[in-house]
Amino acid sequence: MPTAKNAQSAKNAQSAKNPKSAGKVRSKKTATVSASPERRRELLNTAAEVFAAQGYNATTVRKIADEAGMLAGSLYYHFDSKESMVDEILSTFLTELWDGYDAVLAAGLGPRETIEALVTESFREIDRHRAAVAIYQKESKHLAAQPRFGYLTDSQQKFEKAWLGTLERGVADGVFRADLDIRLTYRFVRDTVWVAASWYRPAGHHSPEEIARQYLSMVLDGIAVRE
Amino acid sequence: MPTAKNAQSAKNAQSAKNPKSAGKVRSKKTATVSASPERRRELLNTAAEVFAAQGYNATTVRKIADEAGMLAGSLYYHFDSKESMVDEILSTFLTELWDGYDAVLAAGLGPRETIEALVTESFREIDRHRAAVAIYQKESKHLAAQPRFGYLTDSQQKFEKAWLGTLERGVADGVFRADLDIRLTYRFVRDTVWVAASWYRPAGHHSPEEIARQYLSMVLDGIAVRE
DNA sequence: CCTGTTCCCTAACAAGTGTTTGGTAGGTTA
DNA sequence: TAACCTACCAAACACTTGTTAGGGAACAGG
Repeated sequence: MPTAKNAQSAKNAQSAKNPKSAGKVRSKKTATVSASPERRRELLNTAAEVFAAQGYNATTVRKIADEAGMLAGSLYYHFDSKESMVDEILSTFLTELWDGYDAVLAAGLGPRETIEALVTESFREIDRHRAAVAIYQKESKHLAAQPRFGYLTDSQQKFEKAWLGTLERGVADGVFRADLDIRLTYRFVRDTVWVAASWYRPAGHHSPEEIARQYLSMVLDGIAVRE
Repeated sequence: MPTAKNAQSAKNAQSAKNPKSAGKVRSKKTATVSASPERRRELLNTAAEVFAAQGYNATTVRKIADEAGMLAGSLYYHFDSKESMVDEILSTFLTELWDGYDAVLAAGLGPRETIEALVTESFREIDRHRAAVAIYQKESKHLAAQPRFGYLTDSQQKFEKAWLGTLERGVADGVFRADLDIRLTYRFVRDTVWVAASWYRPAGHHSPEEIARQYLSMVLDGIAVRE
């Protein structure tokens, strides 16, 4: 009897699954909803670390439990499946990401300033959600195939619309080069930013803002010396 | 260092393998080496496609066999493990990659021309080994932990030496900017090139050379309009 | 004391995993 | 014809996987 249908309906319309609304409401069956959202977040963090390090499919639920100092079955007191763990990790990350992005996009900046703000915000998110970003990078393609993770595809389209639109606006305004394939430029900028999550370590001697500054300098002005 | 021959002989030499096969004396008549290398390459191609699409761990040996129109056990006439399949895929790719890279590095070009040639060569390799590159991107980090895939680490170090060295030479020669963190620049260039394998499709309307040209234009001169 | 809740453990299950063993149809060679 | 080789199938084996059921220790409030 495969259960785990409940988590799906809750986040269908990207309704943020904030830990504050955990305890109550019609609890009906479900269960697996911890009373302490703190422990839940703690476990999700270790799960995210293992997922990011080993890959989702290569990560066994026993490994996560081991890392958390408990046994495999005990995890199911807090979560109702391995899938729901990665689901919550990714949806939490995307919710926060779009909080930041929407604020930038609503600020009414020019194209170049918007790109700069988006890149900076992206590196801040990488700093805060390194593991989640790494998981997103590696697994979103497979996961998006399942209807449960449809919000990944939605997010990706919204993402493309925001970035590509800003780039097009910049070309129209004459601040970005018009001799480049705009789609290629979009993928170029997008990838250069997000793959950084694969090597970024928060303990490094570069702050997210400093990395963003240098990346923007390279993307906007190039690495060659001007004559 | 990593050659296809290496991968093969290595598996006979250190045939320690997993402690799974308990009890039995491992007479191991070897075999599993097909007489027709054509069929072998054919199967490796379909395996690479599935690995690239689903991820290595998520790919079952039954799925590969299914895609090849045969049963799971039949694959073991050609290969002696799932691991050896991905091994051969990656080592073959890296061998060809370094054939190209070494030729470029031996040409005695200037820093800028070397970078241009390396980027162009990289996109040609992505064109030829799209699946292998995608697998390398996703799985090399986990696989490199196993001693069998030590050549992945070797290759990565050689890679860094070649690219970073060229960039440093360019800074010394005054053709690349000196105000950037050189390691950051290296990761920037490296990542921008190789993540392209995640979206590149050989049927696309851009040739590898054309993509390389535009990428180089962006990396070297930036996407902003000069005033 | 009893009762209930929280959080974990023990122990198992069924499905799926990579892999092995033995067999066999069809072609080639002697 | 008989022996042989290639390339596959059929069926299992040993093990791992995510998941579940039941129980129990610790602690709370009454």
